[in-house]
Amino acid sequence: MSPPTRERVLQAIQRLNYKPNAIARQFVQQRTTILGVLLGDLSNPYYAHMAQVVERAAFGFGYTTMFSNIEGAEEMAVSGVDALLGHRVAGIVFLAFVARRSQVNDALQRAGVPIVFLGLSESWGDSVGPRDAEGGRLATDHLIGLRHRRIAYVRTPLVERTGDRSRFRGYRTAMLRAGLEPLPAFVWEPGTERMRIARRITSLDAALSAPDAPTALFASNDIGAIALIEACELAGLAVPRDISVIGFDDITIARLQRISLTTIAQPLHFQAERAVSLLLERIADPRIQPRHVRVPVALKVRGSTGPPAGARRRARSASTSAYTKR
Amino acid sequence: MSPPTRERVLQAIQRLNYKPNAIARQFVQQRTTILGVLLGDLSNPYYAHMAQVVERAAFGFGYTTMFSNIEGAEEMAVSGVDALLGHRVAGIVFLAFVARRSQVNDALQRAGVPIVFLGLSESWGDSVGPRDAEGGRLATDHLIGLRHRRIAYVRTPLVERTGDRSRFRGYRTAMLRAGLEPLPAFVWEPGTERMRIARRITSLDAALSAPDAPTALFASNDIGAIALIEACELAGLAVPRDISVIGFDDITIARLQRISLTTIAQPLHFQAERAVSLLLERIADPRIQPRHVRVPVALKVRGSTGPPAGARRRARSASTSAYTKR
DNA sequence: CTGAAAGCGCTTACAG
DNA sequence: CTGAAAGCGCTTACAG
Repeated sequence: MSPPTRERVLQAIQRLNYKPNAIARQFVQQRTTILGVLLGDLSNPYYAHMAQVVERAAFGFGYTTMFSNIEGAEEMAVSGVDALLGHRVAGIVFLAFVARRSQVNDALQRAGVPIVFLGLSESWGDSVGPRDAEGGRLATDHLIGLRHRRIAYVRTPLVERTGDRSRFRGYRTAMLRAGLEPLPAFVWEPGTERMRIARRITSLDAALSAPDAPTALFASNDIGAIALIEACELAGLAVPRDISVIGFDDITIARLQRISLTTIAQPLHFQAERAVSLLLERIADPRIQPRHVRVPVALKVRGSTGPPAGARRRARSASTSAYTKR
Repeated sequence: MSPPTRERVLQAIQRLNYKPNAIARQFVQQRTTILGVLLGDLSNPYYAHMAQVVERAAFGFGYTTMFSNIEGAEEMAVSGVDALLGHRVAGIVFLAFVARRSQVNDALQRAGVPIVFLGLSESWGDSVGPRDAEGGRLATDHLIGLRHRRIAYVRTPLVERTGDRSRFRGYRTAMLRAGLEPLPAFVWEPGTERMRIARRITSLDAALSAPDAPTALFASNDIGAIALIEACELAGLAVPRDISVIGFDDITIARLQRISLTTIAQPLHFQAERAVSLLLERIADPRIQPRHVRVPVALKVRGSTGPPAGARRRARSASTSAYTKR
C-alpha cells in the first residue's frame, strides 16, 4: 500500500472513530479473548485482591475478564456459569469455592472448558495455590517457639476444603514433631457462638475458657482470625496476653496497627500471573496434563501472638490488655 | 410443534450439551448483554463491595459484567476502555475515578456509549451517588454535638473530586450554622508525613499537635479515616480521647471492635440497583436527559468519636487510651 | 501479491 | 403458521 493511501485510511479510522468489532472477529475465529472469573464473596479482601490481580494479569496477556459471582443458591450459580459459557469465554479462572460434588463443578467439567483453580486445587484442572501444609507448619512452629503447648487449629467456612485440610495437616505435623499432642480441629463460624470439636458441640466461651483450653489458636484464614480475636476479647480474653491468634493469607488489613495480625503471607500477584499463564497454555493445547503449582509462603510476625500467660512474669500478666479495655 | 417432537429436540439439546452461542446472537442483533465496569483499586473495600453489588445487580437484569481496572498510566487505562468498547458492551458502569480532563473521559464521551457514574457525578452521563453534602453536615453536626469547636475536614486522594467537594461543603455549612469557623481543608495522603492546609505545607504531627490544632477530624472516606487514626496514634494522640475521627462510607471493617469507626453509611446495594436500571433505561432510549440520583446517608456512631479532652472530667483524661498502650 | 468469495451461528423479514 | 433466505462484520482459504 502506498504511504499516502495508508495515511488516508488511518485518517478515516480516526474520523469515524472506528473500532474493530471484537464480536465479529470472535464469532468468525470461533474463539474469544475473554476469560471468565468465577468468584465468591468480594467483600472478603482476600478474594477482592485476588480478583484484582487476576484482572490485571489477564489484561497484561491481552484478555478481558468477565466476572460472575457464584455464591448462594446452586441454580443461580449454574446460570452464572452458563452465562460465561454462552459467551464462549476462552477459559475460566475458578476463584470461589463450592462443594466438591456441586452442579457448578459438573457443568464446568461437562463443558470441557479450559480451567484453572486459584487458591484451591481440583484434580481435573490446573491449579495454583500456596503451600498450605508448609504454611500450617510455619504457623504452628511459630506458636510452639513462643512456648505454647496447647494449640488448636480453628476451621472457618471461609476457606476452601483442600486448602483447609492441608493447613490442618501442617499443624498436625508440626505438633507431632515437637512432641505435642495435636487437638482435633475446632470448627467455628464467625458470628456464631457454637464451637464444634470433633463430635462434641460446645460454646465458644466454654471452648476457650476451660481449664485445658488452648493458649493459642491457628485460624484457617485471616478473616476468621480477626473475627476470632474479636470473639476472644468479647469473652474477656486479651490477645495476645491470654491467648494468641495467628491467621493465614496476610490480607491488607492484617497490617493495620489496631489489628496487627500475625499470619502466613502468600504472594497473590505471582499466583495470578501463573494461573493466567497456565490457563493460556491450556487454551493453546487442551491435551496437556493438569499441572499443580504451589507457591512459597512466609511467616509475618505481628502483635497478635506472644508467649502464653504462664511463661511471663507475674507483674506483666496482672495488667489489663490494651485491647480489652474499652 | 408436536409434543413428542418437542421432547426429542429437548433431549438432543441435553445430549449434545448445546448452549446457544451468545457471540453469534450478539453479532446479529448488534447489541450485547455485557455491561462494562470501569474500576479502580479493588483492595479498597468500598470499591470491592460496590463492584460486587454491581455484578449482582447486572446479573439480576440478565447481563454479564466485564471488568477493567483503569487506575495507573493513562494509556493503559485507555486501552482498557478500548477493550470494553471493542467488545461492544451495551453500557458502562463507571466506578473508578479519573482526572476530569482525562483521555479516558474523552474516549468514553467520543464513543457515545451509554454510561452511568456510580459514587460520583459527571454532567454528561447518568449518575448515582450518596447525598455527600448531607453526609458532610451529619458528620460535622455529630462532632459539634459532642462539643468540638475546632474541627477539620481531611481530604485524601482516595475519594473522587465531586464527592469530596460536596462533603467539604457539607462540613462548611454545618460549621457556619453552628457559629463556628470552618478551617481550610487539610490535604493528606495516607502513608505520608506531609499535610497541606490551604497554601501551607506542614507535617502531620505539627498539624495535629499545634496549640490550635483541631480536636476532631472528618476524613473524606473510611480508608482515609482508619489511616488517620493510625497516624494519630503513632503521633501519640489517643483516639477518641485526644482527638476524634469520623469517616465516610461505612465499609465492613469499620464495624470491627478494634476499629470501631464512627462514620456516614451509604446504601451500596440500592445504589448499584439504581445505577444498573438507569443504565438499562438509557440503553433502551439513549436520548433521555442525564439523570442524577442521590441516595440517603446515615450517621453510625461508634467508638472513634467522643467529647474533646477539655469537656471531660480530669480523672478520665489522665488515664491512657486503650489504643495507644501496646 | 491482490481481490473476491465463502462462511462463522444466529435472528429477522419475507415469501409461500 | 411454516420454512427458506439474507445478512450481521469480520477472517481465511483460494482464485486470479
